[in-house]
Amino acid sequence: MPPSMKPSASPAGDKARLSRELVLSTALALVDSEGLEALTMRRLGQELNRDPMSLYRYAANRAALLDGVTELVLDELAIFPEDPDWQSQLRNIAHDLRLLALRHPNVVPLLVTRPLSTPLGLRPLGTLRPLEQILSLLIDAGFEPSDALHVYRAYYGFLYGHILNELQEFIVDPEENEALLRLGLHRLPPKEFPRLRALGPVLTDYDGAAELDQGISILLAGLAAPLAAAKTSKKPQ
Amino acid sequence: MPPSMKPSASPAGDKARLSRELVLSTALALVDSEGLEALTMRRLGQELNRDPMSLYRYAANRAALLDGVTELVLDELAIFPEDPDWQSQLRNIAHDLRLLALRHPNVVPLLVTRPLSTPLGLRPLGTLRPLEQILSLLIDAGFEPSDALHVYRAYYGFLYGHILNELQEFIVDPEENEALLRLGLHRLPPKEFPRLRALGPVLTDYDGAAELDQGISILLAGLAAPLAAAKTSKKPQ
DNA sequence: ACCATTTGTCTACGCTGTAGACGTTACGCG
DNA sequence: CGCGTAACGTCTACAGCGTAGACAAATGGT
Repeated sequence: MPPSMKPSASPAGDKARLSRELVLSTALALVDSEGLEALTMRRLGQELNRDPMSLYRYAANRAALLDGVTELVLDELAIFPEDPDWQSQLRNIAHDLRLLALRHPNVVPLLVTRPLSTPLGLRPLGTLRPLEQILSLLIDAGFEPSDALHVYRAYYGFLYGHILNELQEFIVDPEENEALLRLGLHRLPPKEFPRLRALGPVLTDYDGAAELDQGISILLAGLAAPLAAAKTSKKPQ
Repeated sequence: MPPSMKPSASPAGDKARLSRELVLSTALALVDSEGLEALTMRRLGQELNRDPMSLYRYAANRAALLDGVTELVLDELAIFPEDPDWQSQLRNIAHDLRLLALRHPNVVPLLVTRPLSTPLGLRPLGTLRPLEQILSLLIDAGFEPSDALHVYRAYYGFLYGHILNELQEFIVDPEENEALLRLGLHRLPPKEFPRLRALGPVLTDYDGAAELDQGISILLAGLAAPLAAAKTSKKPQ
C-alpha cells in the first residue's frame, strides 16, 4: 500500500472535514465516557485526529467548548408546549430531564455551574429554550406572565436540586457504592452521627423516579392552588 | 534596621507558622474575592508568603483543598436541633443557607459539585453534619427515620435548586446586570423567545428571600400532610 | 486554472499540579 | 543545657495545560 493515499497510520483515522457538530459531539462522548477533566483541547484533538489548535475554529476557547457541550445535551430535551395539561407536562419534563441527567451524569456539573458564570442575556440560545417553552406552557395554562416566572423558578429549582441529590447518591456501580457506603458510614463517629449511621440500610435503595414524582406532586399541588383560586374568584364575582 | 531580624522585605510579611485553618481560611478569602480559578497552589502560596509546596502539608492535593474550603463554608451554618418546631427550623435554616450562599457565591459551585465526585461515605465530616442534624430534627419531630430522609431530600433539593436559581440571576452588581440583561434580551430572536423578551422588566427585580420563603411554604405544607395524617389516624385507632 | 477564503498545523510561552530530595525549624527528653 | 527526632518549609524539575501568532494546505467560486 503506497503511503500516498491513506496516511492513516493510527487506528482512529477518519480525516473528514471537521464541523462544530462533530467537535461538540465527540467532546460530549469524551465527557460521558471519561469525565469532565478528560476534556482537554489536546485530548479532544487527538480524539479527532487533528491538531489541538484546529478546535479553535469551532469554539473560541475551552469555556465556549463547555458551553457548546451543555447546549448539545439540553437539546436532547424535547418539550411540547402544545399539550394543554400543564401539570402532566411539567411532570413529564421533570422525568425527561432526570433521565437526561442520568444519561450524562458527568455533564450535570456543567448544567448547574455554567449559567453561574454567564449572565442570562449572554447564554447560549439552546440553554434558554427550555425556559422559554415552559413559560409558554404556563402562560397558555392561564398564569400571569410574572406568576409563570415564579412557578418556573420553583419548579426548575426543585428539579435541579433533585438531580443533584440523586446523582450524589448514585455514582458509578451500586456494588462498589454499597461497599463504600458501609465502610464510610462505619467510619463516622457514632456519637456525632447516630441518625446517619442508623440509616445505612435505607440509604442503599433509592428510587429516584418515585422520589422525584412525589416531590413534583407536592409542588404542583402548591403551585396550582393560587391558579384555581383565581379562577373560582373570577367566576362568582 | 539589620536584616537579620525581620527579613520581611515584601509588604505581606507574616511568617508565622502555617496551619490548616490558616491555609483554608486564606484560600476561602481568595476564592471570595477573586473567584475559584484564582485559587491555585502557587497563588495561595504567594498569598501566604510561602512556597507553594508547603501547602501540601495541609491538604493532600488541590481537590482536598477545595473540599476543605467547602467544609469551612458549611461550618458557618448553625443548626439548633433542639427547637421543637421543625417547620420554622427548616425555614430558618433555608434562609441561613441562602445568606451563606450570597456571602460566598464563588463557593457555591463547590458546594453543589464536590459531593458529586465523592461517595457519601468518604465526604468530609463537616459536609455531612447538616444532614445529620436535620435528620435529628425531623425524627424528633415525629417522622419515621426513612421518611425523615425523604423529607430531607425534598427539602435540601429544593433549597440547593433555589440557590442555584437565584445566583444565576444575581451575579455581580445590579447596574451592569440590568444593562447586560436588556442587551441580551434584545439579542434574542423575537420569534423564538417572545415570552422571555416580554418578561424583561420583571426579570430585573427578583426578591430571592420572598421566593424562597414561598417555595418553602409550599413544600412544608406538602411534607407535613402525611405527618398530620399519621397522627390523626393513630388517635382514633 | 486561478485566486480568495476557509481550514488545519506548527512552534512557542507562561501557566498549572505535584513528585522527590533536600535544608531548617521546633520540640520533647535526658 | 544539648541532642535527636519529627514536623515543617523550600528547591528543583517534569509533564501537561490553554492559547497567541505565523504559516501551510485545502476548498470552492468564477
